[in-house]
Amino acid sequence: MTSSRATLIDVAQRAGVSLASTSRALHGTGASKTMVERVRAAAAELGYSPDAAGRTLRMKKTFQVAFAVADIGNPVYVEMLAAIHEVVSPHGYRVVVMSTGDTVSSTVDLVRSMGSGFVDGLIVSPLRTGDELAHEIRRAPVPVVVIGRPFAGEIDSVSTDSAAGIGLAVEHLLALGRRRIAFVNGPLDTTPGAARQRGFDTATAAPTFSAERVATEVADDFTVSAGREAARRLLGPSSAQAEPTRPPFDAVVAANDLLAIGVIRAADDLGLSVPGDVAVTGMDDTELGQVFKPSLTSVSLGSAERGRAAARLMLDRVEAGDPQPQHVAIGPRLQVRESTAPAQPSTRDQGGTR
Amino acid sequence: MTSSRATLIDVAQRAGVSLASTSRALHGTGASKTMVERVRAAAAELGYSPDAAGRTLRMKKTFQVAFAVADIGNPVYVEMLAAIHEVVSPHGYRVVVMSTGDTVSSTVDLVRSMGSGFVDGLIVSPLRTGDELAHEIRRAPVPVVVIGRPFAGEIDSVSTDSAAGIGLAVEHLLALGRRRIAFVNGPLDTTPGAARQRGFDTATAAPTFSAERVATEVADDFTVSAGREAARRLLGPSSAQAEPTRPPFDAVVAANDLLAIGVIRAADDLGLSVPGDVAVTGMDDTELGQVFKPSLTSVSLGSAERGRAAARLMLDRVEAGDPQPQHVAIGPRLQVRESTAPAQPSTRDQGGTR
DNA sequence: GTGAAAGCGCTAACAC
DNA sequence: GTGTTAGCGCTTTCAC
Repeated sequence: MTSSRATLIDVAQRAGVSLASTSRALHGTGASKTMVERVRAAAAELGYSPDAAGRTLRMKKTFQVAFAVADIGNPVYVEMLAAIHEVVSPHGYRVVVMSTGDTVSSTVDLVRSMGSGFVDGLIVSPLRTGDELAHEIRRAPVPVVVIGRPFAGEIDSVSTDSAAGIGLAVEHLLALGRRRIAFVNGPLDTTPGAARQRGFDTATAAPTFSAERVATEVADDFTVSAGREAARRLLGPSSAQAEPTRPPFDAVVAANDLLAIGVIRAADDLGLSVPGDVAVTGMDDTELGQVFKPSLTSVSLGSAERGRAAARLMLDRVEAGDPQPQHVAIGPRLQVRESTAPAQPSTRDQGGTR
Repeated sequence: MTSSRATLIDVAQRAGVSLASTSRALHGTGASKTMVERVRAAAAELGYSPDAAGRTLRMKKTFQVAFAVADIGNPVYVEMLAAIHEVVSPHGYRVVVMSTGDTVSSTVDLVRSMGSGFVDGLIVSPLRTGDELAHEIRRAPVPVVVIGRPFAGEIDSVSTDSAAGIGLAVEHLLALGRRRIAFVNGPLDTTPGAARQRGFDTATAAPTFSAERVATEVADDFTVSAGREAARRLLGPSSAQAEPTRPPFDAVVAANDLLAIGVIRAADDLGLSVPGDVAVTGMDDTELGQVFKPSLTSVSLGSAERGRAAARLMLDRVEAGDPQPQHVAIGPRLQVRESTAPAQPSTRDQGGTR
């Protein structure tokens, strides 16, 4: 037994046949039964497994796809990753995790790095986008699927309508009789931040919209602690009062679940009950929100579905030819739970689907 | 401009120098200043980027490491992944995410697949282990670092002492005056399940240990819903009673944060307060537990630290020579929070470190 | 159905 | 300091 791994040549010699026949036999393409048997046996004896690099160099195919996001710790991206892995893995593809970085230029660099050809395709969900990025994606040497902003017509993409999703949340609160509605958003210069702000502004500007008071508070980040701070500013007493008074808002729409949980914690800090004093909605429908107490009413953006859709688009591109750029849209869905339960009735809503 | 990507040969021709000089110039090894300039310019004009497959085939180096776990959705593994990525990425390595599957044999298959040489090393945290797996890891053609069970002396590994961690939790509850202590564990045939059970049994068998009542309830899985069901069995009235009575236990040690949150939800279902009626501890110190209400006292097993340590071990192996198998241990640390706050005093502990 | 041989893109001897 | 050349392991024409 040699010290290094066995190669195809070793197998060929062992089986006493040519290199070409060995390759064919192992792939089951145009080889006689006896040939296949002989080669299989030799391969098994040698513990042969084909070398990925040699194959890649020859076939120009890595059987790898990259998935890149800014923060792989974010539950939304974790769900996407799991979904992508689940879809491509049975087709023999591996998943390489990469980071887009926070900025457009770092994302451009990432796309540019595809030039080394270490993956067959890239699925990317950029936090920030721009024309340069779109340009770079179009000229990328491998297929790219974007999850997020729909680059209409030019680039494969999977989108959702988070703006409409915010609208769903606002409607829901209005239907519940809430009339003083605040929005806690994350940074406005991000793609999701901008879209969700647009959604809130549109919803509250509709002719049918009626509310006593409306406001937006921008948190420093899409995190629990940033949400908590933002909500303290929003819900706290305007002057230094010790007694808890009627809060300025009876409902808060948060731009994601993490912010929403921060809002609930802040309400708690201020002695306000949720949903009694303040109803709260989140977005992304994470497991975190589902198990939280009170469980969180949240707008699902179908993270797993988007991941699956992106993965399928990628497989289409990579396995099949070069179809027209495709665009898949996943609609937002409101999941009503405890954090917006009606104040009066004794019924307790929990985990329901609208 | 050719339709396909530019190769080193293209750059060499463009610069009017040899292939070897081009390669050297691009790597900055033994090339004159003018040569470097010429080659750099040519490469830039052609938009050249080196092909990963060619380089891998020649150097026998992929600049990739694999990270494999059973469930990439688990927050603990997500933290490890993020940490590993953070460590290896600056050294030019990519991270490939893989699945071990639930069983020993699927994990063996995973290790065996390293034979294709698509990564330079494997970091794996198996849910279930056995001698066959240890054997397979030892004969793997690439370095393997195991996070979890310490295969003493033979295999690079990063471990923690979750058994001792459970001991920390038991001690803490005892010090708080709790005397009827239950343990909610996950499946006992998993590595973590077995270790934590051992920890609980050891802690409650110590000569110094004094409690009125001790019990273990095994949940079907390490999840919130399984924890909730297990805790219902444990804390619920033995017969069909409507009135909430004194619960059979005043403290529950859970084998991880997810189970702990299930326990708290069950307590809530049964009208019991946490920590008033029942104190609850978790394990893994996840963000979920930190933002939960009440925030969760939890034993940190240093997921991120373990990920970092494993990544460094891997880099040592891959970059440097072949040192002795190394073993890194990360000690458990108790993080005391609201879910075990003393019943009487009005002080509210929150997020403190012991 | 089988074998011989070319060549994917790169790096590292080896000569000069 | 620079050029020539071999060869990593594989698939795939191309002849037979």
